Amino acid sequence: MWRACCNLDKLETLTLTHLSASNDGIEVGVAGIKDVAARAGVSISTVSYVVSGKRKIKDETRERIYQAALELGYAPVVNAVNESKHCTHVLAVSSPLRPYTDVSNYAAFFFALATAAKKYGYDLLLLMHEAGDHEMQRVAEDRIVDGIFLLDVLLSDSRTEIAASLNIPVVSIGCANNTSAVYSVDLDFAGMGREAIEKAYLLGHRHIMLYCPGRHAFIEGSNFLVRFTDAAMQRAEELGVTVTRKFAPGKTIDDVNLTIDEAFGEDPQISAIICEESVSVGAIIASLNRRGLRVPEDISLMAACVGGSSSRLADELPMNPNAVCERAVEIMIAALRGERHDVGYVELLPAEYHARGTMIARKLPTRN
Amino acid sequence: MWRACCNLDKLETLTLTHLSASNDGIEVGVAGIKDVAARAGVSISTVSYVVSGKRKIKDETRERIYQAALELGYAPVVNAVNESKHCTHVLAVSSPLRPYTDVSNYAAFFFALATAAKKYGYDLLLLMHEAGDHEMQRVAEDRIVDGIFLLDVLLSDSRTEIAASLNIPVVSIGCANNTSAVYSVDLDFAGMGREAIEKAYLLGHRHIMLYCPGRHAFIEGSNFLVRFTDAAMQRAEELGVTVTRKFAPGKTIDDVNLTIDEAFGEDPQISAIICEESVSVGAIIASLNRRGLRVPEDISLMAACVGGSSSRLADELPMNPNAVCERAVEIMIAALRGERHDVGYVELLPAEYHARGTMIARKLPTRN
DNA sequence: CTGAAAGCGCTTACAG
DNA sequence: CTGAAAGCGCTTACAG
Repeated sequence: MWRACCNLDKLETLTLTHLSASNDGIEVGVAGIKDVAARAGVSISTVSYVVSGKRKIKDETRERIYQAALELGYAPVVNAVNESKHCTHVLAVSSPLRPYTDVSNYAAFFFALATAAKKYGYDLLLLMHEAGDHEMQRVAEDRIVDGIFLLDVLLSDSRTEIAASLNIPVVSIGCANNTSAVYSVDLDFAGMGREAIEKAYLLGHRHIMLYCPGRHAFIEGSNFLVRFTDAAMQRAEELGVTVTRKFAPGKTIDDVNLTIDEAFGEDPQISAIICEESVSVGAIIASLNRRGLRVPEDISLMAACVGGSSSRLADELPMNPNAVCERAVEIMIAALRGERHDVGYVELLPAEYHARGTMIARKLPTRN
Repeated sequence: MWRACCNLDKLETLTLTHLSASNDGIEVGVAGIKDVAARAGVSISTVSYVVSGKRKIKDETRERIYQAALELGYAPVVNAVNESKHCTHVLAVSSPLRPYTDVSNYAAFFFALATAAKKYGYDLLLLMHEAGDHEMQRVAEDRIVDGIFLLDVLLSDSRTEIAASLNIPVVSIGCANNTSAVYSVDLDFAGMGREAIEKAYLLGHRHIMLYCPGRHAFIEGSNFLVRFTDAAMQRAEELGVTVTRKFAPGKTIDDVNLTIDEAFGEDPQISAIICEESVSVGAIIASLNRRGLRVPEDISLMAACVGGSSSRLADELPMNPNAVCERAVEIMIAALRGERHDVGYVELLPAEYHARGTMIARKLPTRN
């Protein structure tokens, strides 16, 4: 099948007007240096020098010869053109495997990227590195891919440093502290954190639990959780809201019960829970039921930073991989086409709130 | 960087013993047809015919000429050898996007495949096709990949038919009805279905609910759910166990409540639930609690066919993507190396039961 | 089954 | 800045 990267359609349809007249009959369809020379009105030696570049030929003559060569489909010139335009039509996705990585979250990004890239005729190469940046350098040096996307970007991420030394564009899905050598696209997680708190505040909630997944994600600086949480905490302080932040030790029903119990032990007045995760939402509801608390009548519940697999059990501030990935691909394509050279550009997309009826106005205390 | 697929190390280190004696001095390092002819002790025309293949040359002579050509590093022959051995070191993963596809389940397979493939120096190319088999043909014809893995294989899957016409090996992760043109690796889902029922039976359960995800998965014939369910139903019948099978209309808490209510409406004696899914397990526990039923004291619970993201809330019969993908990669590599030619081979891996204390002996009725 | 030799495409010092 | 012509690598009917 004809690949779009080699746009020599013009040559394909042209007919050969000058044919080489070898003495063993009429040769059809293969243009030689003789044909090019005749069409350009020069000697074969001049054509030879143009093709090899071993002697400087006057601009005008050279152009005429190239013109004739391309029109006749003279192989050496056509091949040279193809070589220079050669692209793999493959884009890499750098997906680190960290100890705490929830791979199920990656899937939505893979599919969103793949779907968007396909519109432009690009395939996706999966690049996993437990270790580091060696893989990025390898695929760039070996010209296996035309560009690289970064997933699960840390605040301090060595991949954004490495990008500077690569000869292909890198688009970071997520914001590192150093954005100078990459294009960055991300959701506005800080805005999301503020929005979550404000939403609860406007519904009358003044005691909120922040349910966070395992602590390691924060320690290693997985960028979006840190941004969301920091902004949420700060906004809560500004509004005078009491926040109880808890890191769940795990995802079993016991882990969830323990975490919920601890939070209510510290602040019995909690009336809303913001969970920075999706899978534990069902268990949180079960855990609250066990304490005799219903959602949303007694406790309002919201899931933020929800990745690919939405539980659909609560109001959500989802990651929206589709929007982010579409923009990432658009930026990548523009960079590959040479339409933009503003490396260091950062784009933050606004979050969308998905209501499912689990965030309601705080019930006023009936007694006491 | 030097890629392992081109093993011409031998040629690199050889020195040129015969050099072309052109009259403009001594040419070093470039072997011509003349040199090969001299070394092989034949005329240049014979060498020419061997290289072009336009005339049949006696086996012995031909071998001698090839030998000489390789020793001298004669470009046309060396290049031909390279071409024939050329491999991309990339393997495709065909991941269909069906309406009911839970992409989060794919992730574990992607990572397991990528990790296993990397051990052999292979990268993974993501291939999504809403439509069909065009993508497989494209990457095979364009020689973008060396082999293809199939994910989410249906009982009647056109991709297993297409495989017959491709010039690269195809390893199916999941069993289609037609396995003749591919290598197949899968968990033994039928065995898993029987095991699930037997486990419950041996614990005294005689009324079991089978909680199935959306009906469309079954209608379209997603292979593992059908195999699991059919085998489970049959084993239940053999053992005289009453099974209430329910298809959940969705994954919200309301969907789960509705499904559970329907099942208990049909058979109030249900004492164990086997859920063919992971994400709804938390909601099922919550739903049972709402009915005043506790897990496992009142109702035993097991999750089977659990994909990448285990909820860890119940006993599980997981998919074990790692084991399946490792075998798939091993088979692929062996096929690529020409070490096996038994296309049509099917390998079923036994399931492993993960106990978490939610399957216990049936409580004897206290009254009535 | 193979070689001697004519011929072609292309390169390149030489000439202007 | 370019051409005529010698020469090289390779191919291929022709001959045996």
